[in-house]
Formats: sequence, C-alpha cells, structure tokens
Amino acid sequence: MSYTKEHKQKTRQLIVETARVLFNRHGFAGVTINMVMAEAGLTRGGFYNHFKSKDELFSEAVSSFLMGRGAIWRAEAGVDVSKPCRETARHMIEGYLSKEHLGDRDGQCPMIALPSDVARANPQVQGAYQDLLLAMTSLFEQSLESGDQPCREKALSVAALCVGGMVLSRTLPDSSLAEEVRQAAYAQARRVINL
Amino acid sequence: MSYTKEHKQKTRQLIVETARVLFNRHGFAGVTINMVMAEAGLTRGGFYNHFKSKDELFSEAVSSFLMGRGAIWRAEAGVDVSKPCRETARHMIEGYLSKEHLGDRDGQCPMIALPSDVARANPQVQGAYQDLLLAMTSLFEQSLESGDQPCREKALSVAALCVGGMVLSRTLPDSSLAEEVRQAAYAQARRVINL
DNA sequence: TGTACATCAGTGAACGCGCGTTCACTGATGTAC
DNA sequence: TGTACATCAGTGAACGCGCGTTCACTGATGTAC
Repeated sequence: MSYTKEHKQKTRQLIVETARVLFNRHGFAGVTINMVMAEAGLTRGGFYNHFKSKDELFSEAVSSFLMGRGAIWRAEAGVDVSKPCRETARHMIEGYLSKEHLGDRDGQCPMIALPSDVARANPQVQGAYQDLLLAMTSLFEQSLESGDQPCREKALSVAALCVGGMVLSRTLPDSSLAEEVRQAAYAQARRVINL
Repeated sequence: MSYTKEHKQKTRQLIVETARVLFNRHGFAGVTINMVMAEAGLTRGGFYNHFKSKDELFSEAVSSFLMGRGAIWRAEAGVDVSKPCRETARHMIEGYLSKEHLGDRDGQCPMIALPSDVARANPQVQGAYQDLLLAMTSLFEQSLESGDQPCREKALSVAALCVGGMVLSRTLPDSSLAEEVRQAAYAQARRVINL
C-alpha cells in the first residue's frame, strides 16, 4: 500500500470543492483543469487519477453543493430541514433571496450561478441540478402543508420566484434595479407562503 | 463603390440572426465564429469586416432579440405593446410561460436561454439583457397600473416568475416535473396580475 | 450604351495560443519481515 | 525497532486539436466617362 484511501478521498473532495467555486465564478467553459488543480495546490496531470473527464468533475461539483456548501448555507440561514413548518419556509426564502446570498458568488446555489451551463451539460449534471430543486421544493411542500390548499403548486412557484429573482438580480448591471427585483421577488414569495 | 450599403447591412443582420440562434442552442462558449459564418453561408475570414470581436457579436445577438425575433414572438403571442392593459399582461405571461415558448429553443427569449452566459459577459451584453427585462417589466407596469396598488413590485415579481419558471423548466431533465414547474409559475403569475 | 476602373465584401490559408487529455516517471507512504 | 519493497498519488512534458483572429488576395459590383 501507498497512501491511505482517506488521503485520496480528501484530495478528491478538495478538487471538487475548488472546482465548485471556480465553476460558480467562471462557468463551465471558463474553467480549465489546470486552473482547478493549481488552485487546489496540485498539478494538472494528477486530475485523471480522480476523474474520468471535465464533465464528470462538473457533475460532482454541482452534486456536492446540496450536502456540502449548501448544508453550511442552510445552517447560516437558520433553515432546519428536520423541522419543516411555516417558519422553516420563511427562513429558506429569507436566506435564499437575501443580499448576502446574492453577493456570495463563490458559495451561491448552482441553480443561480450556472443555469444555462447546466441546461447544456450532460444528464448527470442536470440530474444534480434537479436534485437541488427537489430538495428546495419538497422542503417548501412539507413546510406549507395544511390540509386543504394545493401546496405543491405553491411550493413550485415559490421556487420559481427564488431562482428567477436571483438569476435576474445577479445578471442586471444596474444594481439598484437588481435590488428592486430581489426585494420584489422576496415580498411576493413571502406573500405566497402566508397565503 | 463596390456593393451597396444595404447589401453589407443585410449580411450583417444575417450573421447576427444566425448567431442569435446558435448562441441560444449552444451558449456563448459553445459557438465558434466558423460555425456562425458557415451557417450563414459565408467563410470565417469575412466576419471581421462586420464585427470587432466575438464579444461584439454576442452583444448584438442579444440586443437584436427585442426588435427582431422578439417582435415576431409578441405578434404570435398576441401581445400588443401599444395597448397596455390587464389583457396585454395576460397575453404576455400566457405566451412567455407557454409550452411553445419552452420548446422553441432557437427562438426563445435570451433571458431564458442565456442567463449564466450573460452574467459573465461584458457590460454591453448585460445592458442588452437588462433592456429585455425593462421592456417586460414596463409592459407589466403599464398594463397593471390602477391607482392605489404598488404595481411596480407586482410587475417585477411577475417577471421573476416568468424567467424563473422557464429557466427551471428548461433545465430539468424530468419533463413532467418541468411541466409542473411551468404550470405552477403560470398559475401564480396569473394570480398576481389579477390581484 | 459600353468599357475601364476603383472599391471593398468575401475568401481561405495561416498564426499563436491554450485547451483536455495522455503518459512515462518519481518519490512519499504503508506493509511485510 | 529497522529495513527492503511494492504501491500509486502526484508530476510535468507532450500530444493533437480547434479556437479567435489576421492578412494578402480576388472577384463581383457600382460609378465615371
């Protein structure tokens, strides 16, 4: 035996997390294997000891968000997934549509940072993206259920507001307009969950 | 004189429109100058008689939507910009969040097809993107104004629903989930404009 | 009306460059004795 | 405990390729006479 399995696993995770940040910043095509490896303190050749291809790395990077950076994010935002209630939904939209989340380009949800990159990526990446949406909507669904109302529709439309508000806001060069959009989406999402 | 100015102008427009379609399909990085020129029935070298760079082409392609393909789209969707009223807003969201618009990858609004590409592009491209959003929101604003209500916020949140619903729907690999998201966004947008 | 000419839109080969990926290697590590 | 060895994570040069862009050219066109 050379090194331990844990050592390799750690390196792999380091590469994935480094890549996730760089993909968020520069998009899929804007990131090179060399950039990722250098940023992780490694050299380009070693990459293929861990991944089959750049595509596989992209897929891992997007998947990693939910349980990795996303879990930290949820903790910071006060979103307790184990106790879904109206309060939880409120924390979720408050955190998701917050100014901090908008400004945190490196730690941002991939649904905001990479939508058109993912739309043109391979099925694994799209699957990871879908898992993010499902995590979000099922949290809303569980949080909002209360007998009569069709709350799945409500949950999906709040997700559309969250992602749409942030995607628009992040792309607009006029920052006061961006701020208006973000706040409007937030106000509307609040209204929907209180309906 | 060689050729007329109109001839050159026509060629330029052909290149821009060809590029707009290809950018929608493959994203900024996925399109090469050669692809664009070949698709337009020309050869690569001529490109620089018309544009300074690929960036400039991208900017032109996004700007061209509003008055070009977008105008055709509005006509098909029955959106009469000159008569903004509740009915106009209804046609707008009905068309924007329609199954046809979702499926029409080539003719789709760039806000849906290219969000993360634009977010990382140069200021001109972002300006063109912002103009699209402003066109949409000011139409909603004018259509919905009725004295007391804060209808700008309403307009912005409907835009977030339109873009968010479509961006999500187009990216989800599970097409029945995609359909649910689209319909939920539509139902919610309808509810907001009737509020 | 016919011809000679100047223009410049369009051509296609070529440039330098950086990409994703491969590969022969090296040297730090854990294990066997 | 100390040493010889096998493993394989990590190295870095190299590969083929296609990109954005440049450039010397060509030939279709409109104009002048």
